[in-house]
Amino acid sequence: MERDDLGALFARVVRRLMAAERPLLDAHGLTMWEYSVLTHLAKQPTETQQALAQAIGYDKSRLIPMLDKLAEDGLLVREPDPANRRAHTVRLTPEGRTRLNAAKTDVRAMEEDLLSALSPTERRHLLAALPRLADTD
Amino acid sequence: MERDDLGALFARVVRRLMAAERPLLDAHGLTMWEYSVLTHLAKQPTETQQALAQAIGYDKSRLIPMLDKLAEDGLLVREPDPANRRAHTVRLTPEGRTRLNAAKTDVRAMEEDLLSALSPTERRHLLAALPRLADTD
DNA sequence: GCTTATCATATGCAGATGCTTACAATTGAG
DNA sequence: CTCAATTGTAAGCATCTGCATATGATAAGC
Repeated sequence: MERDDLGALFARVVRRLMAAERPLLDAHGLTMWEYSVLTHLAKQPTETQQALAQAIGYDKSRLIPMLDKLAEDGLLVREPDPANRRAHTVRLTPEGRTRLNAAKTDVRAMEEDLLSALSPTERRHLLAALPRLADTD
Repeated sequence: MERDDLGALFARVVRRLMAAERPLLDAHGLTMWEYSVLTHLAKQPTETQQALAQAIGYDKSRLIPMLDKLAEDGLLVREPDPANRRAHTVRLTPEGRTRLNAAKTDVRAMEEDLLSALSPTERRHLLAALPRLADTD
């Protein structure tokens, strides 16, 4: 066995990232999933709730109470979609954006620290390769 | 936000890897965790159960019934440690090694397929970088 | 207009997970 | 010798996860 399985390697990296990230997000009063929702909304401003669940890979029925909580905290708003009265669009509030950016600053600093183990070339190649490995082509 | 968070990127890769790997392991009658145990035993032949749990990042109390099942299937044996009568050493049987190798062949083929999205240079850098990102230095 | 599909929402369930406590056998330290 | 720590094992618990089903409102196809 000349090297570890990719699955094992990637899983260890994810574990390490999550362990480092959790306390940072805690300090901003966010869970991983909440952070994931806010991040996605920052990229994709108006989005139906179902599409949001799909995009972040979260169960749509469990997303509801999470959005309830985030709305209650004033980080996002749900608005009736004028074009489709069944659907609600979800949008970040300015406070949501602020909170997200504050958390993201900390997360990015942690990531930089982790990436410092790599040479500039390796780092560049890693960041180029990851999105292609992540997406089903 | 110039790029996605590392956590999000790595998590997506892991999901994709797991989705591709699960049916392969299913075909060999193994779960991910069982595969992980067998893989570790192939590298580290004789190991105390606690050390094994620690090494693969699995809960030690939940490891017991899993080892029971793998032993029942004839893939490994638990033997009293002559040096410490509290401890049991765990060892792959020839059948365990055969089953692991069969599964690993399939897993490696799947990984090759996934890595084919990368250039040879990217691939080389990725494989060099991953272990360094995975281990707490 | 009637029927079917879609969306947000609520609820339940079976299994996984991380964590904790307990206990008997055994070891090691003082 | 005595006491604390370690090992394997069992059991419990709160939470998370994926999955399924139901329902009311609305939209879209025929």
